[in-house]
Amino acid sequence: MQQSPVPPEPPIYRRIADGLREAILSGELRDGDRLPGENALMAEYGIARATARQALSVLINEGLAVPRRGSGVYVRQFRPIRRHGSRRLSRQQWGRGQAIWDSDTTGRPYTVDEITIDREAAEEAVARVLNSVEVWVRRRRYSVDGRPVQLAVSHFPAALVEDTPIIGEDTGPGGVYARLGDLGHTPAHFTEEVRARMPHPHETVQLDLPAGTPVMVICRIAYTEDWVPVEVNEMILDAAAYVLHYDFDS
Amino acid sequence: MQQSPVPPEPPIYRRIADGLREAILSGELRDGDRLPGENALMAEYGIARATARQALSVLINEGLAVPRRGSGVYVRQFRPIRRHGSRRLSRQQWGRGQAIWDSDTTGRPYTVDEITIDREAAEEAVARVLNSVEVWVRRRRYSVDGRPVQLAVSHFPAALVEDTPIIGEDTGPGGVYARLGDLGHTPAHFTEEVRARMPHPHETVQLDLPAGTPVMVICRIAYTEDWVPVEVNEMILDAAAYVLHYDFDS
DNA sequence: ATCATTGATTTCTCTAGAGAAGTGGCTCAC
DNA sequence: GTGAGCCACTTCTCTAGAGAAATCAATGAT
Repeated sequence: MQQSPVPPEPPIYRRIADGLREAILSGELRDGDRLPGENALMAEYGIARATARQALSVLINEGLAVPRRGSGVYVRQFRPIRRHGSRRLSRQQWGRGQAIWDSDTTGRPYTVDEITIDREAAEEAVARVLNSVEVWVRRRRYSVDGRPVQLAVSHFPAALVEDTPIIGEDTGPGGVYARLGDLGHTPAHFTEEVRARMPHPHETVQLDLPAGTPVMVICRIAYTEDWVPVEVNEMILDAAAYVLHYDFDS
Repeated sequence: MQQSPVPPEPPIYRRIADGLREAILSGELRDGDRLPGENALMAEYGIARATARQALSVLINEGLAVPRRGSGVYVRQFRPIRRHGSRRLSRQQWGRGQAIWDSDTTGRPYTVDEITIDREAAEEAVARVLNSVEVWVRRRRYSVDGRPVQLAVSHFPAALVEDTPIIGEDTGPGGVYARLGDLGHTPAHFTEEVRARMPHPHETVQLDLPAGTPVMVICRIAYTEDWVPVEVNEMILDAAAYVLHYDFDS
């Protein structure tokens, strides 16, 4: 009997967190519901305040709950925006594809809250891709329903866009891509690289993210028909707000 | 002087975390380096153990550091695998008898650790997409360099794959998609939906994820040339291990 | 009716201390 | 040398308590 296969039961704070998570995932507690706070857990389980906090912090760091100071801890809600990578440029056939995750396809309006446009020296990676040391940079923040959901930083080769509407705040109908077309550099090919990670502090601030929310990082490069790179666009998305959608044929 | 714009300085634990984060992101502390532990922080800043732990937990939950019990807290490393969305599934790949994943790992070999194949009643969303109440389900776990990096669950309409190699462990050269081709249901169109979130507990266990690592969830639907859905594949990826790559034309 | 104040409730920050449990290096016996 | 045992060090779990700061509802004065 050397090795009793004792499954060492998890610590209290974890058992409490597991119970609450179960209640959330099963739908017993729903979007926006209040869950038992520090005091309630202390009383119910006879534990110290720090232990109760630890249990709650598990759920908060998992993105399942959001604390509101002075008020309570609430179940987090998730109603994503669907972002189509290739939909807009593809043929009708994609219309037949079905979606797994529900989301508002009804185009909720975007607003641009903040925008800055500057001429800068390109970071190394951007300079390499664009073959240009000097770039114009458009930084902007997008909001939906008054909530910030995306940061975007677009880089253009300086020589290409100098003295064009692309370096103005209002780029006119069709946006930047239409203006690139006016210049004879219509984007025709795109590559997107997608990663996910926890946000950096400035991203947390700018997107007003609660703890436990990852961000998706999309780096898109736009090329002309002749594979001349004309834009590098890095986007930071609130992962709780988005579902990315890509279509392709074999 | 009604409103002194006092920027209330952040709490101690946060200032400490900010300092350490800076050291990590600037490269002063590098992959695998050990960072000052609880005792060191207590001594250096004259704080209580719980406060030192709180500072470290910030970095751990951000995925920047990994604790090793009894040893210390270390800088987390990030060396992603490139996963090619569209090019990967081109017919040349699996049409020639190559497994899909060969093009993924650029040299690094992947292995399938665990696999189960069962006939089940389909979940509601899957049943809706596949138009089939009964499905065969292939669940598997992939590892690279001995580390688990992905869980995948494929669903096939039961009527379609009954008594075929698709419900066997070894699906032969070209994998499942080549076998679907043998049946006259060659996959031709794909849609992928991508989300990111914090992992559920069983995902944390199966992928051996440290705290602070999000997962990417990819739901792929494969259709034949005539838009008959033949597979729903839900993949859970360790976000720290992957970069997704998509190409498309306008 | 409206506005200011108060007070109860809640989360947040931090102190001080203790024992459990895992790691890793060292010494000692063989 | 090699393995066993020991020991210092580390993170992990938890207790008990206190004051700060934000929220929210109710009360009271205007």
